[in-house]
Amino acid sequence: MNVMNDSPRRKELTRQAAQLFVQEGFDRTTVRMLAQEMGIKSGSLFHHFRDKQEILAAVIEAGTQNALVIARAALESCDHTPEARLQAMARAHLETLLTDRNAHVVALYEWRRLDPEARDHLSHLRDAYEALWEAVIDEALDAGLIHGDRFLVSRFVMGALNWTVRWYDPAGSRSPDDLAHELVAMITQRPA
Amino acid sequence: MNVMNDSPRRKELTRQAAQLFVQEGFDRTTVRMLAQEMGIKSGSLFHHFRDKQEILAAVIEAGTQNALVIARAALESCDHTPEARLQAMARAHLETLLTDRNAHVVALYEWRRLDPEARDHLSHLRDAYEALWEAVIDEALDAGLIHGDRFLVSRFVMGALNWTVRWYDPAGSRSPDDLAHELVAMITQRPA
DNA sequence: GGGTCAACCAAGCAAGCGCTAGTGTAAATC
DNA sequence: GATTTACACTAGCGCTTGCTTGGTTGACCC
Repeated sequence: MNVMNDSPRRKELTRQAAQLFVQEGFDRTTVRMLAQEMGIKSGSLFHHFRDKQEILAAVIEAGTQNALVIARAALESCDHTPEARLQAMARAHLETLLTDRNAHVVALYEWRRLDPEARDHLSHLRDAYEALWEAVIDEALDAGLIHGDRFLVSRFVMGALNWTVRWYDPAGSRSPDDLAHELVAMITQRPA
Repeated sequence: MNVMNDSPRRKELTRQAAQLFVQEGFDRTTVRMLAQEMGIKSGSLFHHFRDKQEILAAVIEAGTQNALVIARAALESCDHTPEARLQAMARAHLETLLTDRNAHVVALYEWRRLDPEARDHLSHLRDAYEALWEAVIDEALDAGLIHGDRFLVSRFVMGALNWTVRWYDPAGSRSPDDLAHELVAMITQRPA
């Protein structure tokens, strides 16, 4: 069995697993269901992943890595004003949630199903992402663009954004850009 | 077997089930674990609940009913200014999350495990609760206390509040009242 | 003191679970 | 031409799952 490689084959299998995990939840998704979705038999699955847990970890890792890359790119290519950076982060966050929705829903809902080692490894990745947010919020606070407790503001903002996976309809009339605008307007109290 | 009674015994069993569902997740919680926590054998459990699903529904129903009662009481006993009402709702929401934490964590995380009939019934309850929120936010918008899209603002606020179950530590230095203050200040842009 | 009833129990069934063992095979590597 | 590697297969082991069955207990009631 292949342990922790990242072949294209494994990447694709991981993507398919994410979809099933969203539909059914991790615990309800059986290795037989996963295998069928992948077009192989359940035994063959363990050639690519050590066990079921490792599939979950792979799904979450892929999603978080992606979010980091997109957020960093967004911050590098936007204006250096606190407001522009705030908005760029919000839009990047929503775009990731949109394009890579399955992986993020799994990360949000199934985090607790990770075993301790995987959770430890992945929480470092997540911390790196949240650090980006906190830096941007710090700048906005220092510039007087927003006010309040640093810790609380960042939690409130992340909560508002992450909650979007529960109600946001990509096929609806609002773009991620609209949402980012509206959120920044709400907390900076400027017209949308 | 007793179907859908609400004896004190069943209430207590429901409370204990909520705790286990939070600790382990619904799918991982077996009827044998539930029975042990309740101090009975697994067979006896089906005297009180038709099946495992019904226990989940009972947990979520209890939590939502409670939230509704507390929110209505808070709205009735506070000043009638939009700001006071906004703050009363936020504090009530956080207090419910605090005092009845288990039931609400289950409602947030395990909603999708409900079967369609239970989900339909409970979503009416939830809608009633969310309607309270939207009314209060409407008043704040009309009074010019906050600005923006009615739908988006209410989703953002509920997201920020519900997300607190992920990080809020009741034993820490911040009270629900502090959090409510800070949130209202953030969206109305007045000093906390 | 016979009848009722909620509450509980021991035992176990049928189904499904994650995972393993051992094998086949086509392509890549030596 | 021989060996290795990557990927897939079949078959099934050992265990757990939600739930059922058939019966017991003790408090209360007329």
